[in-house]
Amino acid sequence: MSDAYDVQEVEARWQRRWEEEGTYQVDLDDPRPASYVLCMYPYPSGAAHQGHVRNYTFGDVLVRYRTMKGEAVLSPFGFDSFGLPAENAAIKGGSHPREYTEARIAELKASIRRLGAVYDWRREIRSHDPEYMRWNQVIFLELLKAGLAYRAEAPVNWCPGCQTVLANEQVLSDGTCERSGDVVERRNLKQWFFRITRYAEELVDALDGLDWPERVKTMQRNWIGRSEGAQFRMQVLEQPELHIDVFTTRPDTGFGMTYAVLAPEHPLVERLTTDDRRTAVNQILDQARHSSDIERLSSEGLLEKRGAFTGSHCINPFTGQPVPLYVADYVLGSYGTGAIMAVPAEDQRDYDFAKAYGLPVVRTVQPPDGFSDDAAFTGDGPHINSGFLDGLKTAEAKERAVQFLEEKEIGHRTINYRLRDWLISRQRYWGCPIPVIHCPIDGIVPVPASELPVLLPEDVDFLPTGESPLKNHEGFLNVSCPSCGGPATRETDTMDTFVDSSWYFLRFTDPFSQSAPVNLAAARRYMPVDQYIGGITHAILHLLYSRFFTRALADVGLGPAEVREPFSQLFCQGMIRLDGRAMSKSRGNIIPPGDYFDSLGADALRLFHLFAGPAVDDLDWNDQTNEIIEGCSRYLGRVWRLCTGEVVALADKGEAGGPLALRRAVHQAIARVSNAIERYAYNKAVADLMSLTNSIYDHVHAGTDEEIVDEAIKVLLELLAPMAPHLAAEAFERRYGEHVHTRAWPSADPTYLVVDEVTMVVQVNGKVRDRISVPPDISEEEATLRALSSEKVSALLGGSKPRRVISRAPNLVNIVA
RNA sequence: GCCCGGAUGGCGGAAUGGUAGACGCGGCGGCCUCAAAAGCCGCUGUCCGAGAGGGCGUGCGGGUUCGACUCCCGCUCCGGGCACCA
Repeated sequence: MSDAYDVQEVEARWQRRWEEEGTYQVDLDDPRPASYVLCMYPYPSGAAHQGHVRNYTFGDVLVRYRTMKGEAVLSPFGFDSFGLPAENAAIKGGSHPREYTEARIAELKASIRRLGAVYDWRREIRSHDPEYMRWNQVIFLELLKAGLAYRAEAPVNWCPGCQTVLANEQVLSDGTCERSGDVVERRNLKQWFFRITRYAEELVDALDGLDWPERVKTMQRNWIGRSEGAQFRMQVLEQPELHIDVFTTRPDTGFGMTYAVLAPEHPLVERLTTDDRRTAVNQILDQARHSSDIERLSSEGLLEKRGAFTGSHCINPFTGQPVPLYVADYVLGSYGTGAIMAVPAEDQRDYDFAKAYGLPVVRTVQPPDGFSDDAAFTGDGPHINSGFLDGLKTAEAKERAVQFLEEKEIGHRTINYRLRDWLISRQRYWGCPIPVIHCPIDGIVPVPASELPVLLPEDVDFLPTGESPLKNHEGFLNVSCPSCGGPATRETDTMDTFVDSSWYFLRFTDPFSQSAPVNLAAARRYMPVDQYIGGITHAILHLLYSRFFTRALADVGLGPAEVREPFSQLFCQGMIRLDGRAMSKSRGNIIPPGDYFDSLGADALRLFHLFAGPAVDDLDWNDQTNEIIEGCSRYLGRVWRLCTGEVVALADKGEAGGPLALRRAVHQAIARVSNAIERYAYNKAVADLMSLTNSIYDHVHAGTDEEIVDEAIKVLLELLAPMAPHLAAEAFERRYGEHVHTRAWPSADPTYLVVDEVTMVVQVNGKVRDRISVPPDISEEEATLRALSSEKVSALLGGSKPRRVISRAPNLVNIVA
C-alpha cells in the first residue's frame, strides 16, 4: 500500500459505497438505540455554497460519530422547494417554476453528494411533491376543523415588491420586507391565519427547558412578548353607560393616571368625540390610517401633531377623579385593549406626551435623591400620593392595586402577549394551495379528502401583473360546491412556505406513510430531533412556527400527543462572511465549493470548515483561506503517508518517549477528540488529531515498536473518520481490511490517561521560576520540599525564610517570599 | 435606551482560578535535490542581552486571591437582538 492517493477516484467510490451499502439507512426495526440528527432543509437555490458546506459538514460529523457510537441515526434530507425565487424566475425567464426548481434541486443535491455528507436518501422530501402537498392540505383542514385556522379581515402587511402579504415575522423592524427590502404597506384584506396565539403561554414557558442557544431563546421570548399586568374598566364621565378597558403592567401607579389614551382604531373613538373636537380627532385618525408602520412607530415628528383630546373624560377608579381622554397614534389598536391609562410620572412616552399637551404630572413613586425633575421615573421606590398604596414598594403595590380592582369588580390580573396570529395566505402561485372552496350558498367549504391534493395547474402564464396566475385560471378557479353542488370558486391563496417547513421533520420519520401525514409510531421512535442544526437567521420564524405546529398537530391527533417540542437540542453555526458581509446567493458573493472538490477534494474542504474556528463563530473568507485549506490537505497527506508506510525511522532522531508514551498520546487523543465533538469544538478535535499525528511521526522516526505504532494509526483513522470520511475509510480498508465507518468509536482506557511523571511548576511570588519533574501522586509536603530545594528558588530567596508556601501538588507550588 | 455576545502573537485560534499563545497559516533556517517542487527536521509573542538569563505582555481602569485571559465593579470599542407592545 504505497500508491499515491487519488482524491477524485477515492471520494467518488466511497460516496457510491455508502449509498449502495445503505450504511446510513435506518429502519423502524433497527435494534440499535435511535437518534435523530437533522440539518435545516434548504431552499434549493442551485449549486451549494460554503454556507451549505459548513452546515452539512457539522451535521455529517455528528451522524458519523453517533453511528460509530452504536446509534441508529436518522439522517434525512430534503428541499424546501416552494417559494418566490422560482416564480420570479418564471416571470423573467419563461421557465416553469417546477422545472426551474427541480433543476436547482438536482444541482444542489449533486454538490451535497460530493461533499460526502451521508443521508438516507430514500426519505427525501420536497415540499412541492404532490404527496407532501396532500398532507399539508390535510393538516390545514384539520387545523380548520379544530379552530386553529381561520379566515378574517385584518390590516395586513402588503409587500409591493413581492406582490403578496407577509406575516408579521417577515417584516423587519424598520418596516421593510425581509426578502425584497421594499417598504411594507398596510392593507385591509380577508386572509387566512393560524391561531398561534393560543399557544403563546406554552411557547414562552417551555423555552426554559430547551437546550438551545440562550440568544435564540431570548429572541423568541422577546418576540412572544409576555407581559404581566392588569386590565380594568373605566366609566366615561359624560356617557356613564360607556366604559373603556385598559391594560397596564403598572397597576400600582394608577393614582398617577392624569389622562387616558385610545388608539385611533379604537371602536369607541367615534362616540366619545365631541363635536367641537371632531376636526382635530379626525385629523389624527386620518393621519394614522395613511401612515405606514414605520412612520407610525417612529419617534420622529412633533408629538403635538400625533394626538388629540376627544372632549370626553373617564373616571380614574383609584382617585375617583375624571381625567381627559385622548386619541394618539402611539397607542396601537392591535395590542392589549387598544387603550391605556397614561401615567406620565412613571412612563417616559406618557411623560413626553403630557409635556406636549400641558397635562399634569403626579409622581406616585418617590424617585431617589438627585433624580432629574424632567423625566419619568420607572424604577422601584416607595409609593407616594397613592392613598392606600403609600409607602409600599412596586411589587407589593401591584398586588394591592390588583386586589383593589378585583374587590371593586372592575378589573383583574391578566397577561398580554405581543405575538399575533400567523398570517399564512400568500397571493402567489408557487406554494401549496389552501384547500377550500368558496360557495355563494355554503360559504367556506373544505375540499373533500378524496379530492386532495389540490394541485397547481401547469398551464399558466407568468406575467408581471402582480396577481397570482391562479386568479385567472378558469380551470382551477371554477368548481362545483362539494356541499350543494352549485357553482363555486376555489381559494386562490397559497400557503406561506413556512407551513411546509413547520412539520417536515415529523414527516421524515416515515415519509412513506400513505395513511396520515405523520406515522405516530415512527414519530414516537425518533422525535424529538436530538440535534437540529442550522442558521441563527431562523431563530424566530421557522423555529417558532415549528414549535407551534408540533403542539397543534399533537392536539388535533396528527402528531404524538407527548411530543410537544420538535428540537431538543439546537445548534446554530456561524455565518460565512466575505468582505465583511454575509455570504449569500442573493448578495451574489458566494464561493462555490466545486473547484475545491475538483482539486483538493471534499475531505480537505470539510477539514477546513471544522478547523478554521469555533463552529458557532462567524467565519471570514479571506486571502488566508486558501492557504489554510491547503494546510488541511497537507495534513491529510501526512496521515496518508503514515498509513502507507512511507514514514520511516530516522537514524539521527532521538527518543520519543517509548511505547508507553505513544499509547498515552493515543488514549489522551481519544478522550479529547470525543469530548470536543460532544461540545461542537470541532476546531479543537482537529487540532488534537493533528497533535496525535505529530506524535506518531515522532515515534516512527524514533523507531518505536511497530505494533504500538500500528495500534496508534488504527485509532487515528477511527477518530478521523467522522471528519475526513473518505480518506479515513480508504486508508483503513487498505491497512486493516475493514470499513471504518461501521466500527465502534474507540474508548479511552483510563489507565493510559494516568502518567508517571508530571512537570510541576515552581513559582516565587506567582512567577514561574522553575519546572521540576515529579510523580503525579506526590504529596503536598514532598512537593513543597522539592520546590524549596530548587537551586533557582534558593538563589532567589537568598537564605530568607518563605512567608508562605501554597502547594497544589502535583501541578504547582507557589512560594510567597 | 434596554438585553445578550465578543476583544488573546503578523493571521485563524487554544487554555476545570494554577506553565498564556495548543493546533494551524505565514515567516526564517536546515536536510533531501544538479536544481526546483513535494516531503522531512528545527526556530518563530515582544523588548533588553553575545549568551546565560531577565523585563513586559490576553481592549482600558480598579478589586478579590498566594496566584486572574478566566471571578467581581466601572469604562471603551466591535457584533447581534429588542425597542412607542402600555
